[in-house]
Amino acid sequence: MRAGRVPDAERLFAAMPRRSTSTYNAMLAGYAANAVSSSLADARSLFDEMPLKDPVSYNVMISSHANHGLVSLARHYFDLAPEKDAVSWNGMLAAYVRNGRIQEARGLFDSRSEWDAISWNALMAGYVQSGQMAEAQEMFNRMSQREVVSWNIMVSGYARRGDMMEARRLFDAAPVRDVFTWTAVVSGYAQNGMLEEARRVFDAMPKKNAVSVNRSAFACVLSTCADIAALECGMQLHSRLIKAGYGVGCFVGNALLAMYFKCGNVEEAHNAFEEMEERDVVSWNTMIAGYARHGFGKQALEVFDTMRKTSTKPDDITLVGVLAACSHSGLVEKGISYFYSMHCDFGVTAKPEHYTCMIDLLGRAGRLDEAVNLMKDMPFEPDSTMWGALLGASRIHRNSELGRSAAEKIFELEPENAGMYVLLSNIYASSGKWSDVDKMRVMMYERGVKKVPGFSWIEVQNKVHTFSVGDCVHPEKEDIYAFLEDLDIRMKKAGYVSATDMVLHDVEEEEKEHMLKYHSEKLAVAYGILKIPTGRPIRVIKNLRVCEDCHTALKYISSIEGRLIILRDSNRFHHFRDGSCSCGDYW
DNA sequence: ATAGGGTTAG
Repeated sequence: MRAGRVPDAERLFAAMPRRSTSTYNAMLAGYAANAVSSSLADARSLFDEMPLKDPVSYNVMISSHANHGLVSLARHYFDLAPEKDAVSWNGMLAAYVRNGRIQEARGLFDSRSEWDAISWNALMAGYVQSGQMAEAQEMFNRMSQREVVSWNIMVSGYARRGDMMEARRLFDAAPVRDVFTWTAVVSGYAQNGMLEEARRVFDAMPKKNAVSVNRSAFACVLSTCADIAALECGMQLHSRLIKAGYGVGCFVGNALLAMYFKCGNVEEAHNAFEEMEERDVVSWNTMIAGYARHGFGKQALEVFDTMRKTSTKPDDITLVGVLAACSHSGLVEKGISYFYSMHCDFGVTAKPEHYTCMIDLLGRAGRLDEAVNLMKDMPFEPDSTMWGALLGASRIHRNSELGRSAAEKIFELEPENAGMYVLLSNIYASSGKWSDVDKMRVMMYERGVKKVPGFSWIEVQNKVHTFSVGDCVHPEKEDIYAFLEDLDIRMKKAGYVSATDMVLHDVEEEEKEHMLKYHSEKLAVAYGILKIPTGRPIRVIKNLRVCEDCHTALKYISSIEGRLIILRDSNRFHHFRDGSCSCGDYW
């Protein structure tokens, strides 16, 4: 029975003249699948009036209470069960693990010895989720019967904490790989900024793996498409999903929404949301945050208003999205008001993430003093993302003193963060402080920080074209460069002046201009204009933040060529249309 | 009809 169809099932159930234990069990599970916790109470009363209970009846009660965070009640039914099968024991183990109670899970595990592979995997996954990789690895080493799931838990565990060396080593060592093993590695590379490697592995995935067999596999591959912005592949999966006859429920539906947003297709995300049969808090959060990341603050807040009319309660993540939306659309007062009333209105206590949004919001509006004061007064130590928000604001509002102190804090917290050195260099360069720019370069060299090379890519007819700064390897480079030269003349006629101050080096004017012209995002966009039919948007992905000069240039290009250009950089989305950008020139 | 991998934000 599908969740949300409880009333229908209830009517059928009531009309039945005779009910077997399995019928009762099905009805119990139906109640349990419902997100509303009052139906758990219905499940409990039905359980009490059942004439004959079998192990499944108890197991359903254990897992459904565990899924709603009611661990003690899960334990109650576990203790009540007269005979416990493997599912009962594993269900109770999962009840602890899924609610973050890893110590109690371990206690249960150590209390007996007849555990199977599922039990081992559950506990291993619990250790991975709580960041205890050493414990997970220790269990993995001791395991006698490793399954593909066991390998997957370890591969995705290492990938998630950024240890791609170890993740890749295990991936290569695995005797069997399935779609989850492949996607774990691809997502790992993507989320650690190694987009090229991610794409390489994704393309190397055997086709039979890409053809998903169940809902979770669909969700998983869709999320990988999102990570590497493989829109064409994501759309194919969408239609295959429909053909496979799966209704678009929450899990896979949410992955679909996220895929469309992260691939830059806001319209399809909206359509998919409208078509969903069920929506949970994650669905709403994905929509709000998705619109916000694209700079569509108004739409994000509209979704939030609609959400408030439903029975789904906003959570802390919802409010991160709402504050980000206010920030990105300049609704400063509205954001401040949500921030101070969210505890009272929604029971959400301000976490560091919310403060980061507020520092960003105030900083963006040029209220740097207030941002600094908020950071001083908050009940947490500032982290590097907060200083990062302040650094971004300092750059936009050309406050190099504040920028310098923010950057110094970030260097203390994250000495390896190459992006910060570049950002600070840019701030110095824009105020002509070339000796400071040199110092940054020396610092990076001395500390062994490697500048990540910038590159961009674009999908044209299901094929990916990658460009790097001053690219000379693309087979159609002659056409691209000729087009850019011509475009440059037309842009200058329209009033474009290249912002030479954003280049890292102290070089002659002419040379600076030359270097800027060949940034990877410009090359990719130029190629898109040449290859993608008029009327269709040009979607480009960049692994770093877009530079200021390219941002200005793309605004001109969008209006001169009459094209919609959608750029995903490492931070957010930019929609260039008719000479302006959805980010409102703040990023 | 019940147990292990999967979805959102920063």
